[in-house]
Amino acid sequence: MKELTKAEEQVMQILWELNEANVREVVSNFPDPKPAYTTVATVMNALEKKGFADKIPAGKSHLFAVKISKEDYSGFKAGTLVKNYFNGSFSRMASFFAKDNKLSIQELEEMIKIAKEQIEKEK
Amino acid sequence: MKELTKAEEQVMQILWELNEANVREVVSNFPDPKPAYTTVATVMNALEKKGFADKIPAGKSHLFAVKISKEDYSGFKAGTLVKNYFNGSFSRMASFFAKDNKLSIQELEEMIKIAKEQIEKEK
DNA sequence: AATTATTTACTAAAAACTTAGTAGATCAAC
DNA sequence: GTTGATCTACTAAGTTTTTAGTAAATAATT
Repeated sequence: MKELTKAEEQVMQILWELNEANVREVVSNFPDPKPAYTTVATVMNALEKKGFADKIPAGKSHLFAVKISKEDYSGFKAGTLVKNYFNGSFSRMASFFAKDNKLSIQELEEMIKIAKEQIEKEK
Repeated sequence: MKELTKAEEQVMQILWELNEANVREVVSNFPDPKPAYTTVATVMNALEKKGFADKIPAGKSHLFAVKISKEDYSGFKAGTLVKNYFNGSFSRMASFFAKDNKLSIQELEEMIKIAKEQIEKEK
């Protein structure tokens, strides 16, 4: 999977929200100050070329449809992070987050629940 | 905290290993094909300017010493990832990792232990 | 002391990324 | 059917990042 650049990532975050959209819709979902229409169009064409979106003719314009889900890209990014910064160990990252009260009791309990469920499943 | 570029990150990974090193040492720790000495020197100067390393005169050359630890930068990166890709919820990321047997039983048990200890501490 | 090797500062070309304009096509409205 | 609005393809300027060379300084070697 290819990496997204900063500009591409911003557009993808919007596209992931909308699932599919044309250039105008993406622009209008940008916070102010909004970039130029053609700027967004250029980025979106790059996204198609990189395989992150499909470009579908729709009437006068084109519809860009998410092709790589946010979940898939999230997994890719998280995997890279764990690999490069936590020795490939997720629990090492968990331990890092747990320290300094970065996680609420609720989050911690949620984590325990998830882990226990998964252990059951793997049995 | 500033972001590291790709090239800067590569150098920092080596510097984090060595804790402190001169340009020559960093170059020799690169996998083949090694970049040119001056290339690495340029990047390392940028790292000093960005505050990731201190540049200390040492005999004929300079020693670059880690100034922002791998742990600090890891936390920064992990925080950004959770914020942008997991709705700010670490347990959401944990759940993602747990799925599809991405984590070993050992990792899962380790996670439970960490979470339980932290809950105790926060009581 | 002269030669060779090492290091740095400075410079710069090449590549990648960002931003947006212009021209031309298409469609809607009058 | 001419005018105005919308959209795309193409182009390109500006910026950042990457890569590395050259010249000068310093140290080591003969």
